[in-house]
Amino acid sequence: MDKNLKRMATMHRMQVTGLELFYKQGYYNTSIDDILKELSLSKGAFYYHFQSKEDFFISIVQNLIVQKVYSMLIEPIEGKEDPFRTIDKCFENALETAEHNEYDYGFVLSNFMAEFNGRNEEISKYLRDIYRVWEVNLVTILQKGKTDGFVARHIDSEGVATYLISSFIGIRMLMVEGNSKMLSYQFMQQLRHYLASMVQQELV
Amino acid sequence: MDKNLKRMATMHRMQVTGLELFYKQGYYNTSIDDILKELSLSKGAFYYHFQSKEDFFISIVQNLIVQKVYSMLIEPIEGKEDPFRTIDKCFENALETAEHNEYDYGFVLSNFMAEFNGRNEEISKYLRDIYRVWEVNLVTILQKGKTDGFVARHIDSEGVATYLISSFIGIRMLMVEGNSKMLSYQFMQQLRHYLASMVQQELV
DNA sequence: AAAAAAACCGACCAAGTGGTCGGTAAGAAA
DNA sequence: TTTCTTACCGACCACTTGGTCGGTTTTTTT
Repeated sequence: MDKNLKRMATMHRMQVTGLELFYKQGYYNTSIDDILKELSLSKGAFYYHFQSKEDFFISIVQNLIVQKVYSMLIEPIEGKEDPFRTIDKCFENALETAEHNEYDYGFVLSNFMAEFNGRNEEISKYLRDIYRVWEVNLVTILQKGKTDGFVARHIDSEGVATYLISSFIGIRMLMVEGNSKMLSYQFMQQLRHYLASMVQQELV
Repeated sequence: MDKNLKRMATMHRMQVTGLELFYKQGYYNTSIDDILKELSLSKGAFYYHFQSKEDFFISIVQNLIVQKVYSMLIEPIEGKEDPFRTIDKCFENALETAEHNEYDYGFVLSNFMAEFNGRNEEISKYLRDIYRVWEVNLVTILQKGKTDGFVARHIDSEGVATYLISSFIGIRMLMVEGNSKMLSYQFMQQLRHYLASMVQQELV
């Protein structure tokens, strides 16, 4: 933690409100004034703390978005025993949280990835890094699952991780369109079906 | 086809260029002037043909995007025999096309869904409609596949359709980040694995 | 309490934004 | 050829955008 308390407090408030609005309205569709109005702060305050809108957003990615993804999707999986049970629980929990969020606009990471893909390489890079950590994390637990006898040895951990991430990104996108309860239920059923097809069969 | 040839030609040119830029840069990040500059046309021409930017975009959805999704994802599946083979081929073809597209910015439908979700209900509605047709289409072929003995009877067609769409949306998003060849290969392997687990077993 | 540094204010700027409107080419109808 | 309609032009408008800067308040240091 930095010592500079007031500074950090104001910056943090701006970042929190910034993420809220960027998430809700999109980056390009949200102006700095929108954020400042919400906080009753001035342009001067903003540009005292941040160099530009882009710099501001990157700080949000590194401070808030990273943390969100970690606590929701990465930490719940790290170092656990049974990969499939763990992934099942983690995804279920993530979907349930989204489902009960009245103001759900989708998966933070993929929303911004969609908005910046091919348009802002700098920001894309930071977002991509987060997704990579997630992927590595999944691959790790799957590999460990093989040696621990949970996961069939012939499966391709990287491929499974890719498929899991893909399906998660997609379902979160669909859920925003409404009917999220039904969708997440259907999704979890199929996910279980998919995972079940990869458990290590008992040696007879 | 409308008779008004010149009218239709100009409108069409605007729509094509519009979709190109909206797809590449995003809707909110693309100005009407951007499009007009590309075509050496004036504001007057634009507002002679379209009422507003939103009206313009909706016409693009209804004319171009619908058609793109249909020809790539819906028609190749309609009325075919073996559902899993058909879906496999269709997805593989779609991914391959994307993979070889140097200027790939992701899945048109889901990109715009992400951009407008919760921000423009009008436009979201039209996009949602397309996705619904796709879903119904998948469910239909799966159900037919049951009676034809291709698909295990116990599976939930709606659930499978949702899962397929989710994973497709997700993988297309990931592919933009690069390494698309490897990603689409991994994806297809897992898709096949998933589909294979649902084939109707031979009655002994 | 005085001085210095940190935090914040808000008027201002140039460069856009979506959209309007009176006018003008060009092709079809008379 | 004249008339009329369709298609298009581009200056203009009100408003918003990201960003600057000289100045003021608040906090910390001395």
